[in-house]
Amino acid sequence: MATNKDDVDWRSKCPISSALDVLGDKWSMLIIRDLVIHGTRTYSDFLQSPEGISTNILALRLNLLTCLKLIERINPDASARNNAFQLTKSGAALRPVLEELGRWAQTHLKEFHSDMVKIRESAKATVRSSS
Amino acid sequence: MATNKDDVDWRSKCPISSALDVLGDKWSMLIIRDLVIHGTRTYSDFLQSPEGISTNILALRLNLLTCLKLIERINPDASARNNAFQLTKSGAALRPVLEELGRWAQTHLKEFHSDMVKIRESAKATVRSSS
DNA sequence: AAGCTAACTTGCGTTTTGCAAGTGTCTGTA
DNA sequence: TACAGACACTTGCAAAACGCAAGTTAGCTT
Repeated sequence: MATNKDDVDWRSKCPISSALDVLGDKWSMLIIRDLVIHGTRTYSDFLQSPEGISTNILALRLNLLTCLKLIERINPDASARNNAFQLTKSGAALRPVLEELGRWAQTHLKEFHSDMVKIRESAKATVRSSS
Repeated sequence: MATNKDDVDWRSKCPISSALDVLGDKWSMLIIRDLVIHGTRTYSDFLQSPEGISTNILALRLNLLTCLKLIERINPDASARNNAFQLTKSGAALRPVLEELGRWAQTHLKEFHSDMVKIRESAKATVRSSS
């Protein structure tokens, strides 16, 4: 997998293929998902997601997604410590893709993964008052 | 990667994660894309797509997608030879995901992949009269 | 200044991918 | 009905990606 924007291997001129050249792995979309759901997330926050990404892969993906301007640090001038990530406009524009994916999974993957959970349509990307 | 439905490693109960457990690799979505665009496709057709999937990976993915009932043979009773694949209803339901992905790539990946091609909205999934 | 902790990095074994070559079977042609 | 060629895979091996565990570094905190 590429580690910065210049190393991305664009397999063709097709937009769908190009999207997958960047996001077509097991983790990148889940990082975006976490940010769509929570708004901001620190390095350790990502590690605590139930899927269990490993630390080295997380670092690589955060770096690539940052290079591609899909995510960014909340405070670009501060140190990494407690400097959470958030979506850029480009990254936030992936929300419809995730919504379609989630909707699809709920109706078409039930048969194979019975204890999949239901998600209310359009979980809010901001702080919620109660769980 | 899993080779049949019982080997899929469901990382969590999240629908988005579950969708990616099945489709979150570099090739599965491109197989779906080819079928969304062309309607039907043989094994050799898939091999001729510009991205260049290799034969062993193609066979594995076709098998898994078939197990998951996203694709199927046109003629289930005939031999494999010239027995093309088509989308099931579940597979066809992925079209909105691909449309969103393509749309997103066109507007947000231009900067990094300048010769990406424009695709007319909603390419028809049936035979076209001319190239 | 000492310790704690968040954010990485490194090393190494395992898994997945990619390329090339091979196998088996159908199918048209003689 | 034998043969050639095409099509649909399968196999073997090298290269890349991933996953785990154990560092390392640099800000707080006291």
